[in-house]
Amino acid sequence: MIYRDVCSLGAPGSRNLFLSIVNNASALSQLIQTHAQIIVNGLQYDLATVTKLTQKLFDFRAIQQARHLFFTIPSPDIFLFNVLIRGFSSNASPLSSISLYADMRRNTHLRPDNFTYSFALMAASGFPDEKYGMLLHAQSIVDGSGFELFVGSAVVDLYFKFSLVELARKVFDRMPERDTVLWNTMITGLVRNCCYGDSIEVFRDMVAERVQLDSTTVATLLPAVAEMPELKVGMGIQGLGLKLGFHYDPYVMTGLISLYSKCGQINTARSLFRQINKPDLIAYNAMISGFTCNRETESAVRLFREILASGERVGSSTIVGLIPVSSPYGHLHLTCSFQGFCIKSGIIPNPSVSTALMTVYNRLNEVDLARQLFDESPEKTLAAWNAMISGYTHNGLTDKAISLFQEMMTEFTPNPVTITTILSACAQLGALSFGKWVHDLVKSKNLELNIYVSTALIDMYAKCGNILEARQLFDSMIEKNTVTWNAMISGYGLHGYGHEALKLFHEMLHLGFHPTGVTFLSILYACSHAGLVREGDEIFHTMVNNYRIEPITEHYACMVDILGRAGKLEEALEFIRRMPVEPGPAVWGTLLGACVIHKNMNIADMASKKLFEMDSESVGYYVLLSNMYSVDRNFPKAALIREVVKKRKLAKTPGCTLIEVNGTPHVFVSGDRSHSHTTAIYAMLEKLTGKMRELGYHSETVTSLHDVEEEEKELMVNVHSEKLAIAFGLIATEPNTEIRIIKNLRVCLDCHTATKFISKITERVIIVRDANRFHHFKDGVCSCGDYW
DNA sequence: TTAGGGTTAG
Repeated sequence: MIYRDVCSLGAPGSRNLFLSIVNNASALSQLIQTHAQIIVNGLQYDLATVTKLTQKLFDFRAIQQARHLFFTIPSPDIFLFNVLIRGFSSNASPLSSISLYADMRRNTHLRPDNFTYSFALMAASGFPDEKYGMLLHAQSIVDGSGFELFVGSAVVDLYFKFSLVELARKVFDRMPERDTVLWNTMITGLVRNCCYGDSIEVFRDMVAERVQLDSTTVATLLPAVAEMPELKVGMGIQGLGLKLGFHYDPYVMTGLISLYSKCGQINTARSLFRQINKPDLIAYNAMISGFTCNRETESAVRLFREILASGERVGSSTIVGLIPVSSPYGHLHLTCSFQGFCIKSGIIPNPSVSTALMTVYNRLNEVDLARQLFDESPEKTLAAWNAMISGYTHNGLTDKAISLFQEMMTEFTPNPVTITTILSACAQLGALSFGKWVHDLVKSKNLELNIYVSTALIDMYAKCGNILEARQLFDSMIEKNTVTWNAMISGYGLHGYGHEALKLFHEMLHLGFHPTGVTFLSILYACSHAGLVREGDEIFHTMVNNYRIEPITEHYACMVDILGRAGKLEEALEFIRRMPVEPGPAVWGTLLGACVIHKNMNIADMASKKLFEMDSESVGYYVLLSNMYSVDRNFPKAALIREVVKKRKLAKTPGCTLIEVNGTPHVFVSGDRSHSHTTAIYAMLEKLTGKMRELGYHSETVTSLHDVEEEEKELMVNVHSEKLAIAFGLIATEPNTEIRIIKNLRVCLDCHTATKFISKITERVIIVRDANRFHHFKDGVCSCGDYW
């Protein structure tokens, strides 16, 4: 009785006192002391005091103390429950949070309110799947709070966290009332799920409905805008931000710096950075990364030194944003010194940093250095594996890329980046079975099929010979970008389907896609392989005059190829003379190739002279020339060229051909006798040669040439690898099926002629991918029109 | 609000 009196008398005054002490507590120890005094003053069951105390305990991450305190309260109210549910959830204990919520529903008569639901929903997003979240959403609707602003926002946020974009949108659309936070949640969710276009549309709706914008709205949208090609949108948002006075918000400023940097407007970014009074580390990071991606090496390094000099500790983000400045050739020393800095300052075990360094090493063709870093990384993230696999792929080490991929599969499920990279390796290698296996993997595991993956699939199918499958995939894609179109156009070019390529090119322009230098290269290449001289010429002029794209060496070489192949050698020469830049080995080499086809010794002489002057490393040109002189019976000159090759220590790439039978690859080299079916293969070849001769085939070998060195003669007498592969294909596959082979060099004249005969005799379609393009042999005719 | 791994040509 006396006790109760003390409580009721003293409570109001001392409660306010304690509330204010708890509120202002700056250390956990102080809080615990105050708790003791609360007990002494008999306020230990006072819900208002206890609730505040619990909340504060969570602020200090004293989760166990908070839990204990809660269990001393005989009948907690909904406020106290809410504080606990939120406290657990924001301290990475979503399970405690949800079980407390469940406990409350089961064992008390308390009614969850808006707060309960929004906190519990926040906790539910920490679970591995959306099960609990959906349950809570359903309960909140039954309870009648599902359409309240706070609850609705939490539900929308939850669905976005599980990438259930459509569900989130449905909830958003059905909300009777929407405030700034709800709109922001919607926009943020869309941006986080990479639906950039949609996020901007929602933003436009928000403006149209005259909803109050805040700096979060603007800051959230900026990264979305950075992903969009049209900067205009960004300008609009910045304008809006300025008008509303948000440009002083550090989030907005940093976002703008990043945006302008990504759009190549580095000077605007720089001036925004200068306007910041005291930039924080994050603003510095954004600016450094901006300089880096705009190749302003010196500015980036200078700013980095500025941070170091100021005594600020640089973070991994800083260095990750800086590392790519060292990727241009000749900057290897810079990469190494960054690595040294990271080791010294203890940043290096950070996986992002290692991955960034690996990427640069790979770009500089220093695959071994990258691999060393990879092997030494204590924590190998999926990104690190991807970086290494992509490094191998870009450096042509496709077999290593594939075996590393297989090793990775034992630890990780591949993501879209992995799939894209490995498909690129398959395309390079011509590994159709493996490529199909990867495609099946995507389908069976329901892996995300984004624009990169789809484009890589198109490229893989096209390069592995299945152009129809490539086109089907292309047609089924809802969202395409320029790269997608480029891949399909170049696929057609590779197969010699010039008209299809042109049709696609015009369709692409009609739909409003902006062609790039690569687009023009692909279409010119397609024209050259289909003998479309007039079309090629027109396109080249369109590129220069209408699209103002400055041609690079490859464009010029393509034009020389178009003219040269068509026998317009004088015109090709004239074109070279009029080139505004110095023609390189690629241009002269292309002209030489055309001379060989059309047997023009004069121009060939001239082109080869130029090639020799340039000291080209490409042995192919020399082989071309030597063969041409041999055919022309100019043996001294042929010998001279072989001498040069020897002197310059240029190694010929040995030719080899791959054929897949039932998913197993078989590789043949010239004169190969190592295959288990050798006897049958040679017997088949002999039988075929007999039939071919009856039909008028005579080999174009150089066996009769007396001025050829013994070693080389043997190589010439030997059966080329593609013939062996075809013979094996005929033995090992069912009649009437297609035979697909891949050769690493250009197919020679003799093999080309022979394959035409074989396709007629055996009534088989034979598809040959050589170093340049595809040849579809059918009924004695080749799709290249003997023009390759 | 900043940062790491991906597709097309040659």
